Amino acid sequence: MMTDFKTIIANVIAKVTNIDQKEIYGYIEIPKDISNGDYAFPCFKLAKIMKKSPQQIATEIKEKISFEDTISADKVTQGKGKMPMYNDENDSNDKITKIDIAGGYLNFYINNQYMTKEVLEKIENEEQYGKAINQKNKNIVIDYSSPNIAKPFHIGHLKTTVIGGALYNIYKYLGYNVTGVNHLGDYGTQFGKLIEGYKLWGSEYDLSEDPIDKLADIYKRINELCKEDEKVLDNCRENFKLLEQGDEYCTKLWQEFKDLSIKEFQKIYDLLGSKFDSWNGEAFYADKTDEVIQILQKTGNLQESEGAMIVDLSDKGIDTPCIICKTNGSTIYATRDLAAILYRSRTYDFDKALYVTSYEQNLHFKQIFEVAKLLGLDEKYTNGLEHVPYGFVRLSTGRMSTRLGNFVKVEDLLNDAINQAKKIIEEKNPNLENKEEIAKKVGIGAIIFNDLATSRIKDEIFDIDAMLNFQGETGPYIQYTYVRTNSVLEKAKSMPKFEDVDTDLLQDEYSQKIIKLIYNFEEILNQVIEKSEPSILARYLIDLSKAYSNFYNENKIICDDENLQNARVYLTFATGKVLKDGAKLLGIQMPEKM
RNA sequence: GGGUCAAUAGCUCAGCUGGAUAGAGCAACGCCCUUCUAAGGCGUGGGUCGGGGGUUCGAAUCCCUCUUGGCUCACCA
Repeated sequence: MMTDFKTIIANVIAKVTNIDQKEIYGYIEIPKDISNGDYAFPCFKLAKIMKKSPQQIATEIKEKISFEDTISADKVTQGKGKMPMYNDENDSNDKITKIDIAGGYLNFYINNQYMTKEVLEKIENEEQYGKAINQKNKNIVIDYSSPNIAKPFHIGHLKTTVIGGALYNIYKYLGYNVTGVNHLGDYGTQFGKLIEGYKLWGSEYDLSEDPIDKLADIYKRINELCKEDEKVLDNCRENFKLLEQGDEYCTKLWQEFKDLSIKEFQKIYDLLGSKFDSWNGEAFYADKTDEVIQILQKTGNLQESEGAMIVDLSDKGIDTPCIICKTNGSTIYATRDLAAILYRSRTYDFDKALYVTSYEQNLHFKQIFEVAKLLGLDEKYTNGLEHVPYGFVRLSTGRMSTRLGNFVKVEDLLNDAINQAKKIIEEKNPNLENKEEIAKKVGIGAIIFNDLATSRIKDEIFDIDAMLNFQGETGPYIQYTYVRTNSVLEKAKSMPKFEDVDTDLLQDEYSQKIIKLIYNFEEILNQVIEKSEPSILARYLIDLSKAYSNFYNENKIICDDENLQNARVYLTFATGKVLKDGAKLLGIQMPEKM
């Protein structure tokens, strides 16, 4: 773990004010403007309690701290060499160099030398930068991607795949035990519909080529027919019931649709680099729903209503009851999701189970998480359930819909992006080797980044031109910055050892900006999992890229001064490493050249 | 109508559990490649943080209300 400067400062202030350390810690903030120091303690809240002006309080705290002589700039270790060991975490000597008072704020300046050494030494010593070691026993299940069988993999499914994948990588990186589940939508009335459509028009289609497109077409047609004729819809529901009962004809068709679909999906997953530990979809839980029904019945939570079996949740503040069995006796997705919770708690003993889906399912998860509490599970499991909703991708013409047939396929989008990357390579770097492979990394990187860069809850209007613009805050920008670091290292020929780095030479504002960002990496990853928000990491990588681009532009790295070159080359190496590791966590591959 | 999420520069967004002059990118315009990859850097213009109340020493951030938009409200998933 990195030295936690915030805690050190909180301890110091707590000691001289006799206020709870945790409370102080909560007040400490990081100033936007670095000229106000590295950390700041606003004294306004204390002003009321102590009945003194904030400035007065700030002055008193500063004097006390100085009086106790816990701060000393003289002890700063200068120059080259290994970092001294500090055993006492509360020891603020050598870690804080200056305290200023500015308008009711107490501004703390930390020892840049100390931080620089710590950050750079860690880069040399750790295979994976910022990796925690204390989460070995925590189990995480992430349910993501989960596309519907026999439907095209369109850009609406991209977000869950990419967000879930990023969370998967980050949890794993931090040492958690992670299981990625692709909870395939391979069950339900939609298959009754598809089977009905196939019965009617199957002979018109040749499924040996582009099967998904054809199934999608059948699905679209049967939906239109269902709208016109209620009886057709009844037939569809009946087909699903037959499927559920193991009817041979229906099962055979279903299996065929499923096999064809997975083959198609796998193409996309290969491009995106998505991996799953389990492909147990809804159908897997079809024979496990009885237990759910029995438990709910036994505990008196199941009741009949309008011919269906439901769990009433009105006393939990949810007006809509959760349907467990339909009027015709067949189960519903909620029943299977509940069976999945039972199964996953037993199989994976999860501490957290995440569900990455669009926010249209908010109510559904609210319901089943509530019903899950009635299944007699340990609180550990019911508390660990977490829905991770994300916003819609809509076309400029409106919402995408498989039923209506207006959607953009992920495969087409990825190919567009790869072609765009190829075009730019031909323009900028026509002699590049492995153009194909690099275009793939850049094009796909751009698309992945686009889906991860903004808060996941916000809707997005699909804009192909914006996605294919590889300038500014984009995936290719991060890749380009990495390629630059690589290029510098190549030119430098030799990589200095940490011992040979004079950190005095990295005290300029551009170098320090980078050092501080790298110092924050660990914290950023923790924020990502705390909020299930990969965009925090995406933004961070942009910030780091910007900081390096500034540094690169302002400084000549390869130069006559050997010590200076060593220091700057080492910082370049450190930046590249964090950029590459960070991008990999988002699912973005780094080209070495582009 | 109930629930819920959102609204910040022309466009797309960031802004941590309230804090010091509201920040980026795109687009526009002007600079910077005989020097480590210009997919880059620097600069200029652009804002009543949807409206109105309230809490607070302090509000884009918290509370109330209104407006607009999304999603959702029992046998689809």
